[in-house]
Amino acid sequence: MGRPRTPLLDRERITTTALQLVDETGDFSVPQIARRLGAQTGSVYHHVEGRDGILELLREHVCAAMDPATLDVTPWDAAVEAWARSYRAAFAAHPRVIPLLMTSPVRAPRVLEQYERAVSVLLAAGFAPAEIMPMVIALENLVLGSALDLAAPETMWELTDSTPTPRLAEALAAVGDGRADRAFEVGLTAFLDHARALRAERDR
Amino acid sequence: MGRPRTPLLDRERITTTALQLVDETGDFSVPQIARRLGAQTGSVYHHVEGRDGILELLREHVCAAMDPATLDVTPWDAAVEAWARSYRAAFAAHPRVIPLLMTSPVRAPRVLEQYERAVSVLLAAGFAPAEIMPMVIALENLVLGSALDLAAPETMWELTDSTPTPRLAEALAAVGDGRADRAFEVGLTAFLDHARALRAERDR
DNA sequence: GCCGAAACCGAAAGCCTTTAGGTTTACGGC
DNA sequence: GCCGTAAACCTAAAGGCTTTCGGTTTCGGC
Repeated sequence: MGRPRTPLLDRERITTTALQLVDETGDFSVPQIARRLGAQTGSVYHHVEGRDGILELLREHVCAAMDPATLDVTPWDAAVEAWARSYRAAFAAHPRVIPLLMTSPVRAPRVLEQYERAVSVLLAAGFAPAEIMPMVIALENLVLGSALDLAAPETMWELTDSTPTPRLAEALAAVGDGRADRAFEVGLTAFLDHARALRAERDR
Repeated sequence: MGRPRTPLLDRERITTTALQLVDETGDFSVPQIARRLGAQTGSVYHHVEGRDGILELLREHVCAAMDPATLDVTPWDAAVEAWARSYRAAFAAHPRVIPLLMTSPVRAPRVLEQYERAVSVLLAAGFAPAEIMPMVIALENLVLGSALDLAAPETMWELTDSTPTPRLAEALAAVGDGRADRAFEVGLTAFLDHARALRAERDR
């Protein structure tokens, strides 16, 4: 006991272990992390601000995979599209963290920065300040919602014999795998078309 | 002790108490429900299939507020719009249940029925079976995502001085309250326009 | 060489979910 | 009216979780 000669824990190891657990089981707990790293539960609290602190570390870690350069693309609609795809790809790699993050406020500086730049792009494109947040939020719902679908198994709708749903079953069978991806494409295309139309209307 | 002269618990009382707790605190626990109803924790398990059973009861209860008649409206796009609004209104009344339900499969017959009918409407409208689920999922993401925003407090983005985000702050200030509602309108309009365009393209 | 800070252990409080067995009440058949 | 069975509740307990606190050992700067 006492201080070990080589440290067992640090923020990075805690983060990656938590992410492993979430990828595997859809959740994590502090004791689980400690066991995987060969330490006691309490020791983790010396490196991290409680369970919520680990959540915020997870957000930063996942969002680090986003490509900030996407927002430099021109014109503005290409930038928004590239950003949305980059955003989704980052969370698609770890879809099961989404439910854990969706209810807690975003504090991670790197993420806030990206939102700042996304707002800037839309402002520069000529949208009114008051219509920008609804657009950003709609886009975020689209990205996170469809990334979340990747985590949902085949059986998101548990069809039972007691309530026959033949057409739902047919539609599910017809789309097969990749339904989450197609839902994203549908939503993204719809969003971009709508945004471009709004923008064009403003010029008239 | 022993069986009480008038029952303390039943599925309905358990459901409404759980919903109260979720509305107030964003979560519920079995002991909390039992305390509010003047019973012991274990007794709840005689009426309900564990915590997950209560979750499914909550889904049914909330979805019961949806208006099934919306899907009888003609034409198809008006039906889809009315359904989406009814769907959102039901969850907007209890937005904090959404995170609890989003990861568990839908078993509630009444909900499955509505999906069955929504699929039927889109089939009758002439969409190809393979493109229907992506549309339904995109719509569902839109509805639940924007209803979830209602539960998120003002401070969904926790702006700090350490990472300045003036334009994000400006955009947030410009939109004020009701940003979730506007995001829903943006997304819904975009979705409907896109769906109508898809449909028209098919006729050409 | 010393001393404070860092890193871990051990233990504990207080919450949660779920199960199991015991006790009292209600009800239907005779 | 009587009796057995099922329903509804209680008590108790196992096992997990989050978080805090004090103790012990090691490291690094002076």
